[in-house]
Amino acid sequence: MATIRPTDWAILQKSELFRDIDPRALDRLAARAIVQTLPPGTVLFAQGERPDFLHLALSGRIGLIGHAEDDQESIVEFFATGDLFIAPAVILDLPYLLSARLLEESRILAIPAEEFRRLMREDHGLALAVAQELSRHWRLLVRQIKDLKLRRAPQRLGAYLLTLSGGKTGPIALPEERRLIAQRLGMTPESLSRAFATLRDHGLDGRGQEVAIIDPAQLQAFCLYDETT
Amino acid sequence: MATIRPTDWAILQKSELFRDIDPRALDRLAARAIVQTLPPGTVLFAQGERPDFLHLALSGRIGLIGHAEDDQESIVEFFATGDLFIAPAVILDLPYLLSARLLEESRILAIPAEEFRRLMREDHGLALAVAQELSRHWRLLVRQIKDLKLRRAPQRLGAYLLTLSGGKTGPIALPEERRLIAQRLGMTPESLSRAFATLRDHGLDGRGQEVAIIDPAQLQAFCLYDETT
DNA sequence: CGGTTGTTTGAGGACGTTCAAGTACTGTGG
DNA sequence: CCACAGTACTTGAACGTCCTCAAACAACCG
Repeated sequence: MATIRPTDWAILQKSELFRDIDPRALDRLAARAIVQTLPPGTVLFAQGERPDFLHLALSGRIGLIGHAEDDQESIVEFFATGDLFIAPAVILDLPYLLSARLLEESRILAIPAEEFRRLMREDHGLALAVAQELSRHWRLLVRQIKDLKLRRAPQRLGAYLLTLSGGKTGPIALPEERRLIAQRLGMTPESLSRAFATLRDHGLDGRGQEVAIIDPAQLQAFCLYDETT
Repeated sequence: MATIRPTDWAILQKSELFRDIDPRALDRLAARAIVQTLPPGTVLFAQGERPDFLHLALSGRIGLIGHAEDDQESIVEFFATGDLFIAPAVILDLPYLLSARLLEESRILAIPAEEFRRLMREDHGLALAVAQELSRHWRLLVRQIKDLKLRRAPQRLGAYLLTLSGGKTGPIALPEERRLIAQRLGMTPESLSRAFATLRDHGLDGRGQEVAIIDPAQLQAFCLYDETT
């Protein structure tokens, strides 16, 4: 448990979510919030639990993980600095459909769930911002579903790299270990490796940590990639 | 183009979205909205287009369809009476990621996009309701992603039928043609047919239009199904 | 009654997984 | 600085799942 630092405030005020909120409301919220720096591997909450807090990443990287009963698991999305995660469970006061695990040491803001719901009811700006934030997340998820249903493994990887790079030529810093990227893309690490190999014939270069897009147009053509795909 | 009928009003006032809205705001909104009864096959909007209207189903059934560039397509979700669809594109004023096509004759309410955005900014109750509606949709999508990544075809079908039935024993009315259900579940009609055949050994009965759950517990065990899975 | 459309069944093949081995990278202690 | 362990990544072979293609069957509708 710790207090909010000036650098934390900067992130909050800059975040999409709290930018238009009434400053006094933000003050009150901050007074009840908890900030913690937590080690990698920490599970913020687990699938099936009731939400006690709304979490927001002030730094670090977090993985949202879905579990099956046979202890298989899969990463649904990565989140990083400034991201708010799994607001829906908190808003609806329903059990989490996903678990959240820190992928590296992260600074986490935790807002009591009931407090957040009350603030949403009282502050119109916050309710609006939440609707917009959820809209963005909705689009992320829809993209992923289309990806899973309409693309094969190498094309999924290519599309993922193209969105990471913003369409530019040049080296790409992979945000995570390949093992985790494979899970996010819905394939095994072995398949990911083979997918990289396949893409070497289609405008991508590199193996290991160093990856670079040589020919974005060729890669886009191969992946059937466009803005709304 | 037509006016809103009393039966339409009943649906609107009962819907999650407009239940808590200021009545005068709803009046103004209704004054600018268009209601149309449209034949099956009608495309309300296509992937990539800019949203001009927010659509709400007053009756009928609608499929949300994702397209790949090689004219493959896949159904992401079905919607029916009372559902609001693809609010995120309207809220963010960004191109649609999906197309909407009527699966049967449907009565559609269309609210001008700019009007809806303005109303959200002015009416706190509406903004709140939208956040909650988006939260519910978010959970639908997350469930589907977990389904696609963690379950094989027969288990996906079983889980789908279990949610349709609410866990009860007895006959189930399939909401759509099998071809469409197959697309929603991310498989071919042939695979769907084989998945039904597989489930006949695991607590499900029937072929063709008549399907019934014989032994929910057995089916749940086979599908690794639970509330948060 | 034939035509059309939707569903089932079969055979073969592509894609991706699993299992197993080999290679490259990273950090630690000698 | 190097040897070494531990981990990540790659590669290969065998297998399983699901798709494709093709045909048979069923249901619906004129």
